Amino acid sequence: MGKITIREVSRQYGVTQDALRYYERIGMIPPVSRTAGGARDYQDEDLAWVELALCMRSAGLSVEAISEYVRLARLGDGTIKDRLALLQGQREGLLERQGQIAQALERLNYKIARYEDALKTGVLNWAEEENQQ
Amino acid sequence: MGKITIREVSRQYGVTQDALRYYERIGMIPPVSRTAGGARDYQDEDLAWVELALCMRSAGLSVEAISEYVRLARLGDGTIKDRLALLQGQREGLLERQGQIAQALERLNYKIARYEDALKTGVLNWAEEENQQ
DNA sequence: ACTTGACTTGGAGCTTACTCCAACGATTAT
DNA sequence: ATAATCGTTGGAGTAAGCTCCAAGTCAAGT
Repeated sequence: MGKITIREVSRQYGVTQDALRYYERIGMIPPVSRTAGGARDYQDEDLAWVELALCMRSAGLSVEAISEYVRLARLGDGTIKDRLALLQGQREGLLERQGQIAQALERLNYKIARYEDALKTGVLNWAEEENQQ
Repeated sequence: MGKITIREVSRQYGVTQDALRYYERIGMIPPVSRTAGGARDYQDEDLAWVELALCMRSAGLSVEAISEYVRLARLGDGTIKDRLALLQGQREGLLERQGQIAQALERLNYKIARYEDALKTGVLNWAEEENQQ
């Protein structure tokens, strides 16, 4: 039978086994299915939770926020409003984050262009602290 | 005379005085100008560094990366190539980050729309683990 | 039966980025 | 002059998010 071990999940998603166990322990993903012997055997549903958690984590959501969402989801339909509020709050955070990254990228691009020019022409025609805007 | 204290900088940029001192101590900003008595008195140049550091930090650059850039900048023109490489590397990181956030936002928006619909219609017509894509 | 290898838990340890003192020095207000 | 206020440093403490063990269990191969 096609048992999906923690090793395979770790390899496939590029996350350590320790991290996967940690995520489960703190509730960032719900309890994973087990074999008779007690070893984790990830089902599609478990993998979906792992994927969701990793996606949100990589975007910068806190472990706490994701855990809270999972906790609410496991409580059932009565928590829809709470979940919606949580997700909206997290979206706000991501949008803000997005703006901050865009700003930093603008600045980085400006500096990079300057440095590239300096290397090409061999001329440094600006002061170090020159930060546009 | 218009002395700019750490208190004012803290207030203006929304960062604690402790953090400002910390940033200076570890070299994320160069040493700040001082009064005769030894108190910090931020000049325009100092403020430009503070602003740059905060912008980059808020986008997620590590304290170490910013410190390294500042260290190189203080070493003078011989470090242009290194600085360019550093900035390009950091830009790569930010672009990746941007993509991850975009992905998470897509997913969040999808879920949010579903929840809003469920609240409006009073009908839950999807499974919890339904994660599109 | 026994070694090998992958898995388990619980808990300690580590890294990053601050944050919070304590003890002291300098400026300002009375 | 002296108290209050604001600043200083050095170092310890904290929170988040893993990461790394140790000690044990389980399943497969010889």
